[in-house]
Amino acid sequence: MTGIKDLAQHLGVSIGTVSRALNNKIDVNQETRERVLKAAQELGYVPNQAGRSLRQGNTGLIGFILETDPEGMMQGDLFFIRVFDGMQSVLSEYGLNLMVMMAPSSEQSDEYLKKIVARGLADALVLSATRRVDQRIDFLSDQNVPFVTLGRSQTDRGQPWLDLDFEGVVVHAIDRLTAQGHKRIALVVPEKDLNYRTVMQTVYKKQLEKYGLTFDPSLVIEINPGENSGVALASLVLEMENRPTAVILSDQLHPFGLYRGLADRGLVPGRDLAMLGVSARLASVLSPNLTHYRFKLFDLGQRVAHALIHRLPHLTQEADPPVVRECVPFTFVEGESG
Amino acid sequence: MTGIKDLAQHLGVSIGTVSRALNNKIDVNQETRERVLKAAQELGYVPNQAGRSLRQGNTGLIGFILETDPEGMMQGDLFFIRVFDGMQSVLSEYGLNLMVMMAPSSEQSDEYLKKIVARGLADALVLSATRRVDQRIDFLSDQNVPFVTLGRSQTDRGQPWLDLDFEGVVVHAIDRLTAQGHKRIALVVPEKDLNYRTVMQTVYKKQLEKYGLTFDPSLVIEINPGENSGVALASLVLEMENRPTAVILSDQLHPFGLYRGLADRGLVPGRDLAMLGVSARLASVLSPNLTHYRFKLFDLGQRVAHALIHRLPHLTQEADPPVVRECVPFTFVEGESG
DNA sequence: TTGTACGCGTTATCAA
DNA sequence: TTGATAACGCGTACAA
Repeated sequence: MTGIKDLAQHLGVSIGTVSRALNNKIDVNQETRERVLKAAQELGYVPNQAGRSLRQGNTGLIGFILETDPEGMMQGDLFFIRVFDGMQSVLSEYGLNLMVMMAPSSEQSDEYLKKIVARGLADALVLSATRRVDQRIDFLSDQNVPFVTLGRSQTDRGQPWLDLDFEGVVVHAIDRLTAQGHKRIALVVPEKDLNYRTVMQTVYKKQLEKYGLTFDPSLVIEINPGENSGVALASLVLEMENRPTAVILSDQLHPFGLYRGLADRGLVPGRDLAMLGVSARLASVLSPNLTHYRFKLFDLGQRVAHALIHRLPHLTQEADPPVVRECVPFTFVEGESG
Repeated sequence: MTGIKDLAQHLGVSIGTVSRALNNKIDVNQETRERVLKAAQELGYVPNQAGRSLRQGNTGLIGFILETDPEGMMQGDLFFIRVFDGMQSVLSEYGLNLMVMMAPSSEQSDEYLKKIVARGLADALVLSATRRVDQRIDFLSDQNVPFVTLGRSQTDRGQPWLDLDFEGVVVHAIDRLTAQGHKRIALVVPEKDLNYRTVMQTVYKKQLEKYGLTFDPSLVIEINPGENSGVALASLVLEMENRPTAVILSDQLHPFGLYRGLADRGLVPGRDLAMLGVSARLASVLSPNLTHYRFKLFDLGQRVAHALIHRLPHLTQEADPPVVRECVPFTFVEGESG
């Protein structure tokens, strides 16, 4: 592992000169710069991150805190990797690297976050799975750590966020379903107190009112994410005393389970139960086609990255960097399921 | 952000004492140790990683190099997150953290790897998507970076690896299919020159011989991973002049696409085309049930982590640490698809 | 048992 | 334009 010292010795110049040459400082002779760059290339020199971090106080790493579900039912399996890809595509332009950290399910996730921050591992963080009231946001604000959340929260510390347009989804879904004559429309949300659950519930109620439909609490179904829950959902819905004729699903994997559950009973999505899905990757393999709302995840990742860049003053010479707060729009994909 | 200096000042002792107390050195007064630990807790002191790394030459981070497919068709969407979870569960016991790095699709992945290594970000690495001949293995060996590969390779530098028992799968699959009377059995493998492609092909040929079946190259189908390829697979297979009666699939998402493709033609998996899948999460939602080979991914992750720990001499006082090289076994899940 | 001082690799400041 | 040197936070050898 060649260090800057080796490089300097090899060239017969001082380490200061080498450092300046490599970091594009102005006050260095053109010829020496070229010699240094060439030698660095040849010897495969790459600056040690620890030394660099220690000196300049930043690491060039962006941490994404990924929380896994204790039961291993990651709602995000099909979601996050594409987002990561989008993020990295932007971060690369700024010489930054995305570092995904697995918040160990055993440890209290807030504790984990504290350690990551205090160790000074990352220059900025991305939080996901935002709760309605989210202590992590308070913590990061207090610590002055630049961060962006993927998902909104009622905990508002002026932080930038990006989110999916859940309101738009519910509005569109209920417009559509009522137009088709549905009067009993169920909404399926996660058990966990994630912020989008509240968002969807709120809009759901409002939309029902708009159409003069009475709100029935039993039609808001709280259930874990994952395909197996989707299967369970079938019995749950079909065995209700006054069962819904349509279901709005928020988890990506629920449609798969529900299709299966219906199939086992000889029922057909769309004909026997209307069904709308959200952000369902793999949706194209369902038959009959799933009517659903699609989000561009790669694009979302890119936006998250940009929002983050605005929070890193040493990278942008922006006088007054904007606080990005956006819901990314959906594409409605018409299918036969509802 | 409280540093060791603040802590020392706060307690009225020297930083040396604080450091010793925190790092469980023997030569420190019991009472002082307790005072230090208590104060550290209260002030929320966590050692800065850069300083620590620089001093002791390790970071406490394990890097997992995740390569995304240029087309965004991650074969691993459903695969890796569970593996990560398993890894972190073990690493936590050793005070290590998993750090997943996204190899940018734009950059040559070998270049990316070089940077990660030279920057000294991680104490050890995990490579995935091993190629039949894999330069990355040579590189890491030359650099003396501890690493484990997830997947075998013909590039053998004595590195530890873990892999899925693809041989076992193919052997079992062909035993089963021939017993059912199938004579034309197709094998679907990735286009990319991943090592397991070769493994499967080799065993496939051998197994055909065993049953006196002639090897037909057109029955080894090379196609990208992803659900859409699965759909394409339907036409591909069905329009062959002498079409197979059974298919062995290696990609997790292919079954979904193929089910769809068959459904569109009014065909039923198992009845019109026998079909065996590998490591298919979400398989439980397919109807008719998919016959497939299941792997315990969390468990796999744990094994990878242990294999890695053996490579970190400063953690284990093992005189002669074993080089782990294991294929993890599958569970056969009988379904109706073949 | 504790304090002092050095060095890890790098960048920044200042003097030459 | 360049070289010498301090400083970043930490752990440890050595002196007290």
